[in-house]
Amino acid sequence: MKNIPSTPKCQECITSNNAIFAHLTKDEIARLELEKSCNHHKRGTLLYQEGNRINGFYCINKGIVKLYKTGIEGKEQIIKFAKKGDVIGYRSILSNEMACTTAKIIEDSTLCYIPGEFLITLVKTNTNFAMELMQLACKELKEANNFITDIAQKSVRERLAEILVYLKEDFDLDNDGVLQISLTREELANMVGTATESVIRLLSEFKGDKLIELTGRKIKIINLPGLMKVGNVYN
Amino acid sequence: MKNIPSTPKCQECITSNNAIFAHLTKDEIARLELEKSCNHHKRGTLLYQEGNRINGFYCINKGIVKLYKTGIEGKEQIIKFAKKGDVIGYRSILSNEMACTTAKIIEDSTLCYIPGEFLITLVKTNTNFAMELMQLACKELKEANNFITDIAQKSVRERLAEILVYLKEDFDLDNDGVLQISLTREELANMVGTATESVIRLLSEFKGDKLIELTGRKIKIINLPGLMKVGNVYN
DNA sequence: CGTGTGATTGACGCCTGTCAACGTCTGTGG
DNA sequence: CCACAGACGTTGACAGGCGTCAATCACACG
Repeated sequence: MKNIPSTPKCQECITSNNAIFAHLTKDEIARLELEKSCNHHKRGTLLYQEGNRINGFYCINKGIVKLYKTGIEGKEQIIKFAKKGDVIGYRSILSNEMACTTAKIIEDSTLCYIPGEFLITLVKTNTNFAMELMQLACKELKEANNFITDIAQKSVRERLAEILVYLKEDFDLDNDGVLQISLTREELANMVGTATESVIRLLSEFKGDKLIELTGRKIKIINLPGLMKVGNVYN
Repeated sequence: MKNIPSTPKCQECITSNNAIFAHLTKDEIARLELEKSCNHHKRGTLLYQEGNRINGFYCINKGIVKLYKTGIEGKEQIIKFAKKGDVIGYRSILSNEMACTTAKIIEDSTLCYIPGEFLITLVKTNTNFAMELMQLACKELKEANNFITDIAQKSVRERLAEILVYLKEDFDLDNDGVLQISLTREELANMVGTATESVIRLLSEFKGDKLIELTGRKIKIINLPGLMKVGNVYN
């Protein structure tokens, strides 16, 4: 973690990526610029750990952060991959609780750190911002409930197909149709809630069914409707 | 659903059950009294359904409400049992979205209905209330994430034991040590995310292991530490 | 070139879902 | 008061999905 010369401007983030700060006044944005500190983080870095106190939250300008909980015998359950425009860690600040997930950089990132007190100040002085933040929490809550239903009712095969569809929506494909997020088989397994070997076997089946193509960690999606059907995804 | 003569006073709820309205001013409470309408609901009634718009939220004065999502082939996944002091439906109001769960009365209930506009008004005019509500959403989010981890990593046996422990915490035991919530085996299965038959078999095993006693739907907990151990519950 | 991490494949078996049959209880209507 | 329907609970048989263990391969890195 090192301070960088080219700190991103908040206003740019707000207009391009980020919804949460959309309703700040000019003054508040100026204040935000002063309060925040922006850093690069290398792949593999732990931002914060489950059970530790954090005193601020992060706004992702670039890169990917993996949020996970540690379950029985150290097995990780991935809650979400956060990307450009996402804010993470705000829950702990608002609730004044320890972090309930661990945040690990899985793709070199540029993150802005904003002190918790300033978040509280914003919530208390700008009701539009408070609404926006509340809606974010509610959105995550809705998604969590959907995930609970899926994980409780769907087979591993269905869940894996579904996750691939969601990853495609969240991280999109490059020009070759390859998922723009590079995950180990183990990470895929830790999202789906299964064993690494099962993911490997199922991916290879999907490949046999001409739904995807595999080259190392690159996953090329060649039949999205087919994947959605296998995963019982209806949007 | 019928209007009742003895509408509960908000102030009583606030002092005894309910955290969410704790920071309202006297004036706001008076306004709340005017805005709300209170009704009895019989067991089996549907309050609202997943996918429908709701224009207000409910505050539970008495009774139990089951919140569930409907998954593949109509199988229900229970998200939560709401009881005295809980508020439900606020997420849809804040996000201005359709309900993402169905709410069904499973124990005769007294509920206060509060129009959505008033919730928004409160959020926008009372920042303490906004904070409180945000913390509620964050709390539910944390619990949802914990549930995801459990359901993804634990066996059905562990999950069932865990659910019994949680039900004990939430609904407590009567003088005979019996869980104060009466659920069908199917409802237990729909919480745990398994088949009804599996619940029956496992409950009967727990009985054999002297963890619980069974009399119809009554579940008497006779070895809580044992249950916690089986469920890998550490608090 | 050795070491370590991740990917793959095969063998094996248990947990758990499914199907089917039957028992139990409750409320309703005759 | 009895018969019946319908919902719920229970038990058994069975198969297969998926987790676990172990061995091997592939690849990157110091």
